[in-house]
Amino acid sequence: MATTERDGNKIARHLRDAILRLQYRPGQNLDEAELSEALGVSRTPVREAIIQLVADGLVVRDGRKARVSPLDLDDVPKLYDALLISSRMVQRLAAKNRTEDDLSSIKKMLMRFENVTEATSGVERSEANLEFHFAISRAAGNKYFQAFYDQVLIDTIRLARVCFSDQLSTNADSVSSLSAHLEETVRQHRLILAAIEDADADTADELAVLHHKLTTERIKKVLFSGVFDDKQLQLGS
Amino acid sequence: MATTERDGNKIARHLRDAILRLQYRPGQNLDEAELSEALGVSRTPVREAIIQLVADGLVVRDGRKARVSPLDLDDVPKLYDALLISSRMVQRLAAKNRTEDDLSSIKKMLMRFENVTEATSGVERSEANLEFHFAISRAAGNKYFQAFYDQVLIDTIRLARVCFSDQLSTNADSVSSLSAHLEETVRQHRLILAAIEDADADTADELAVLHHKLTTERIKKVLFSGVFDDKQLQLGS
DNA sequence: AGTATCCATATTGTATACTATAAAGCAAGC
DNA sequence: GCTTGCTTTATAGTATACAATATGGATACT
Repeated sequence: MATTERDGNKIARHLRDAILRLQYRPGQNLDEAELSEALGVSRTPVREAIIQLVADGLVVRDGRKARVSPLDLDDVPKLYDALLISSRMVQRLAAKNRTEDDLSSIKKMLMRFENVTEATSGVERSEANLEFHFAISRAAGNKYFQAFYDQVLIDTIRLARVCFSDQLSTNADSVSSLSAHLEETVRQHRLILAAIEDADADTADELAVLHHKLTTERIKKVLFSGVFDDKQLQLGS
Repeated sequence: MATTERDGNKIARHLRDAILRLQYRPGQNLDEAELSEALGVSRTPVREAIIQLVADGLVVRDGRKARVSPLDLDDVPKLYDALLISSRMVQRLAAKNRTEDDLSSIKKMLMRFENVTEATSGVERSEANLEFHFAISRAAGNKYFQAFYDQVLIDTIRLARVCFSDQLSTNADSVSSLSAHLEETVRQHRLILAAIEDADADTADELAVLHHKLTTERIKKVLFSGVFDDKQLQLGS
């Protein structure tokens, strides 16, 4: 898969980032002429970038038109099935196959995430988080599992960003729960690194399950306990 | 991933088929001008097709040049690790999620493979085999696992074709062992279909393990017991 | 004679002009 | 008044011309 190679050309990277940051919304039409003007290049490189993104699954063809892949809510359980399996496999492999270079790369990303945790915005945080898991993915040393996991990670991040974007994330409750969530995330990241460093595949596997649970629980809160509280809303009153 | 959508444009499909059929050899340079002349189109669609194939993993960038992905022998064990896991997962999911349409599709491909088994060439046979497993992949109903499995299947087929191409496959021994191999393959395919039809995930899983074993054993014979027999070859004589 | 630099050439990357096609709107007939 | 078919228009697909860059060879200098 294409996500494996970091990355392709400049314009594809820009579009990818913009899509992941929701600057282009899921479902939005991508007009070649419009984009080429906005980016100050001709249509040709824009077209080529779009083709790459289609292959990456970030853009989808709708007839001859191209649109940002919509996040189908029916696919959410499937995504988390895939996340559970792929993360377990990758962390297991990473514990077995990691080189010293892999370890230092993972450590670097871990630190970057921790540094970015307190201060900065959600987008930067999730980007650092993504890079941490990408580093583990590379450490697995198997391009098939890596491509599988990377694709799942990307969609996980996209979904998370949609769920926690602007409106939803600014209420007091979610802000207070956020710091607890981040603290636990950091704690688990450290344990994962330690397990991989110790070449302890079983522990790395178990930690993947826990990390998966942490992720899904947090999403569940947003997706299934919406704006209204059960007790406050009396239908028909 | 792109292998999911059957398929893209005509020229990309042609190149993909040509690569899978080893008409373009692994490692071979892909000259845009040359290809565009050969296919009777301009460079633009050729370039776009190449970009797709890079994303599919069939073509690799080497600087600015494009070449058919070489099959790295170091990756073979990794490929079979991935094959074991992905086929188990997919067949398990297929048993759980298959629709009636999926079943009839799988049946169709099963029959096509059996019809093609006796008469025709190795290429047609492995193509029919591939389509059978693709049909199961679709039946799993999870695009992440599907993309994972499809990618693995494609590389498995490529490797098999390189191993069993021309020179190697024409000696008497491999021809006689071939029919036994095909018989067993057909038998397993039928069992897999039955398990999926019965929604028996555990059996489908176990059958994936057996099918994996069948595949790897056959490859092993070619890769590790080459042209020479241990006893026949006396070094230094 | 070997190496390094520079120029020539081949090949990829980009822009633009042109073509084909699909969608939208308008008109005419039912 | 709604539907259907034609025309128009917008947009994707393709070809070609042009620009940038990498590569190989030749020549000159050490």
